[in-house]
Amino acid sequence: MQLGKGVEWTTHICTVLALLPEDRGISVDALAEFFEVPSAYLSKQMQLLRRAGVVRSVRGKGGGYRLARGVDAITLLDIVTAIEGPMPAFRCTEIRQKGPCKLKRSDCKAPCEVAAAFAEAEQVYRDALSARTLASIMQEAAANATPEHLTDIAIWVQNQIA
Amino acid sequence: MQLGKGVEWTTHICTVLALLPEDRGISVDALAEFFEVPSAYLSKQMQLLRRAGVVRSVRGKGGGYRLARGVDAITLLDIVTAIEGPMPAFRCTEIRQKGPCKLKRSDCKAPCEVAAAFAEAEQVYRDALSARTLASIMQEAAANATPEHLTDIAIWVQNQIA
DNA sequence: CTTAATCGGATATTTGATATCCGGATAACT
DNA sequence: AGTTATCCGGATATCAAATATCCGATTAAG
Repeated sequence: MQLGKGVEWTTHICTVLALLPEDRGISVDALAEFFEVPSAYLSKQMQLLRRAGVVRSVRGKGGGYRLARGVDAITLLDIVTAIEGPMPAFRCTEIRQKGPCKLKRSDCKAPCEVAAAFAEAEQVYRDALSARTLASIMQEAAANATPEHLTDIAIWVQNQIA
Repeated sequence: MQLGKGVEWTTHICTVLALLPEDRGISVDALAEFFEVPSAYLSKQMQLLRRAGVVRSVRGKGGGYRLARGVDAITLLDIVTAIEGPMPAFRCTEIRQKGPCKLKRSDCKAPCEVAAAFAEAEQVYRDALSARTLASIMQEAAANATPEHLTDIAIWVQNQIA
């Protein structure tokens, strides 16, 4: 029951991309350096984000990644689904249709009660994730951070697009 | 982001153990046969349930597993925690302390806002799981099942303790 | 034409989940 | 006392997924 590292990486990265001016991008190498994560692997994660429509990419010299929409319109669920895929955590293998007391397929019109219970809990989890936008997280972070740290990051971002 | 098969197996098994008379147990081999799952591996999962206090075991001939308490006092969270462990799904590696704009340890008294947001969502998930007892699931299952199926299972359980 | 950058496929490495086996302990039954 | 059934724990094997790297193709800027 674990989320991949890509979820942590890309969430933090999105908070950095949010500081970019419109129509500017940052390269994967720069982002990887910013958090000291492996560049080639991060590239894969960013591609997943792109396919999910969370970020956009521009190829060629001067290209890079930027957010596809505003921080108010990007939720943690968007990122988790992009990286981890849409699969539910609980995998129902229909074991009620196995063994000496197995149910017939025809008696399984209703979903397995065990699977349904887990699915409901996961839906609550997803709802909680989709209630947290990038904007809300950045607001919290800005409130907790020192002014020096915020300017450090702003300067770094400016240097990337220079 | 996946739960192990043991979660599905043991949840279903608990609903079977709930049908046992007091002070009677069912062997791992019998339970494995009931759901057509590998006996040796299931044994490991049952040991996890036992260490978590969800079930009790009796060794030796005539021994086996039974629930440690009533179905009202066993939740899905008890089972998931027993099998999957207490670790959170989101793993914070403190990448805010990495790279050219890293934070000093002394500036990290407050938890990382990203990690905190995921932790909150997971808490909501756990709350949902702990709100579902074995009793409630068995009640739903009984309401949906045919009378024949319920008696099939009851007969099988009786045969095990005969 | 060179340089910088993403894209996608192929592949390697590492980790964790899944699964098996066996010797030891324990309890019931004969 | 001995046999059988059963859980317990450690060691180990197998398999799938996460993690990580590399490279050729593509694209765009200078």
